[in-house]
Parts: sequence; C-alpha cells; structure tokens
Amino acid sequence: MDRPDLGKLFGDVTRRLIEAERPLVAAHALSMWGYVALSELARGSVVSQLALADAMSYDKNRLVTLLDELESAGLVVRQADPDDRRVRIVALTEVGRRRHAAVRRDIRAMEDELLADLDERERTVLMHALAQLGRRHNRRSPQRPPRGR
Amino acid sequence: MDRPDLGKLFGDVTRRLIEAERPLVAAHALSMWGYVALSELARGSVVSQLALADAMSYDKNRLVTLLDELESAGLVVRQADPDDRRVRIVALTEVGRRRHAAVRRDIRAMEDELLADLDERERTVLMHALAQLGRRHNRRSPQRPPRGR
DNA sequence: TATTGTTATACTCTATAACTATA
DNA sequence: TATAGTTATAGAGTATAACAATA
Repeated sequence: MDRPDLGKLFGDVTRRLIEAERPLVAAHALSMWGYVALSELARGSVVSQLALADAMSYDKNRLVTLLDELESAGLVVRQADPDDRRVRIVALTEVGRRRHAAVRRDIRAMEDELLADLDERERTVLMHALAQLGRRHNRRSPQRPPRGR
Repeated sequence: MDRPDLGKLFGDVTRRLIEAERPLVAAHALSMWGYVALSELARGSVVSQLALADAMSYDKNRLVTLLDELESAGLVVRQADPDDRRVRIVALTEVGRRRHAAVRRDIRAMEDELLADLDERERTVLMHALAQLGRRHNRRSPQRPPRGR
C-alpha cells in the first residue's frame, strides 16, 4: 500500500506544533531555543555547557550566545566547576525555573487541545511510540553524532 | 504527571528521520526539498507552482530556483496553462518519476527498519494519530497560514 | 485591481575554523 | 596533546519587497 513518507507525517505534525508554540514562547519573552535550553535544565540531569548542547542537539558555539542572553535576562547562571576549571556548570535561577514553568503550562494547554482529537488508547500508544522512535541508541542506528556540533 | 513536551518528542523523531534520509536522498543527487517537491508531484494532485508551494509548505519565491534546478536536471517540466497563461503547470518527467520512486524505495526500507521497534498494533495507531494531528483544518486550529509564504 | 511567477535584496540562522585557558 | 568554552568569519537558508505578465 501507499502510505506517505514518515518524514512528511512527522514533519507536518512537528511544524504544526512549532507554529503553535511560537507565540506562546514569545509571549514570555523567550526564543524557541531559549525555551528548549530552560526545559533541559529544568529536567535536572544536565550540568556542563557541552552536555547541555548535546542534550539539546544544539551547536556548542551557538550555545554561548544563547546562554549569554539567558544569563543577562537573569534566567540562568554559569559557575566554574571547582573540579575542572575548564567546565562551566549551568543552572536555572529561581526566576528561570518559574519562567519555564509558566511557558510550559501554556504549551501543555495547547497540546491538550490538540490531543483531544485522539482517544485515550491512541494517546497512550502514541506516547510510547514517540519515546521509542526518538531513542538515540536504537540497535538499528549506530551512534551518529547529532547534527550541529 | 510529567511527560516531555510533544514538541520535543516529535522534534526528536523528525530530526532523526531527516538525518537518516539525508544520505539516501543525496545518493540520488537530490536535495531534501527537491525530494519533497518530487513527492508532492508524484502524488498527482498538484498543478500550479503556487499550489505546489502550498502543498510543500515552501516559499513560492524559493520554489522558482528549486524548480529551475529540477527542470535543468530533467526531472520536471513547466508548461504554460492554456486556460490561464499566468499559471505554469508543473509535471514530473518520466526520469523524474523513476528518480522519485528509487529514492522512495530506499527511504521506505530505512523506515521499515525503524518501525520494526513497534508492534503491528502500535504502527496502525501511530499512522492514524499522525494523520489526525497533521491535518491542517482541525476544528481547534483555525486557518493559520503555514510558515514560508 | 488582483494574481502568478519571477527577480533582487536583506537578514537570520547555521557551520567551520581558530583561539584561550585549563587539563 | 586534548578538551571546555569562546570568538570570528563565511556560508546556507529564509523572509520581504518589488516587478512583469496576465487576468
């Protein structure tokens, strides 16, 4: 049979999500990438800038400017790692944490509206499938450096 | 509960698909957008350049250059529409049709490997959900011009 | 007056290389 | 010699405006 390319199917949904998120993120004075950075930091596992760049699939060079902006906006702080003074540990400020939570709340509301088109079972399966397909080190796709490095 | 943003979930999968497609498309001497254009044309519903740009969510100005390349590569042809001579009807050549089919075959193989991580039921639900969420004129998202116009 | 396709231009985003300071 | 972070530069990608031909 003749299904459309997965790339098109996923691309269409992703594009739609991004367009829906853009005004919400902007309303909180954040760029898209700024929100992505705050999200990664909010989940807590990230420490150094390099690890953050990797987690975001973002270029480490560009991350410098992005963090400059977030820092001067008082949303994150960079502190030297005492164990290795080359490393800069990035952390959310309290303001940053609240800002992220506020944006996320708005985004979640938008997503819930979108997902209302699916029934409960579909939502569950979708979430599982997404997590599965997005996994990096799948047995079928040997370590490939995520673009933007 | 605390699921990651849909934007991240979908974005991760989409990015992964694109990176997997890139070398396949390049192996057939096509750009990503070139393949997208051929795909839309292959599905047959598109006629004018403007309709093609819309179907691809691509800028009509940039489409000119893209079609120039595809045309000089002998993959598409532009003919004036006799009913409205402002309109240029875009069509695949036989070479273009075969080129698209060849690339699509490779992409399909890659996708099948990827989807092997899911069971049959999950695949079915996923496809349905993707089609549903990607639909443009959902009752909840009033006509918004897709970016790139 | 509006629309299709085109061209020209400015701008933003991204990739590459090279530098510094530490290790 | 290698790595984390930084800076500088060049290139690709994208958006905007304006134009000619046709309606």
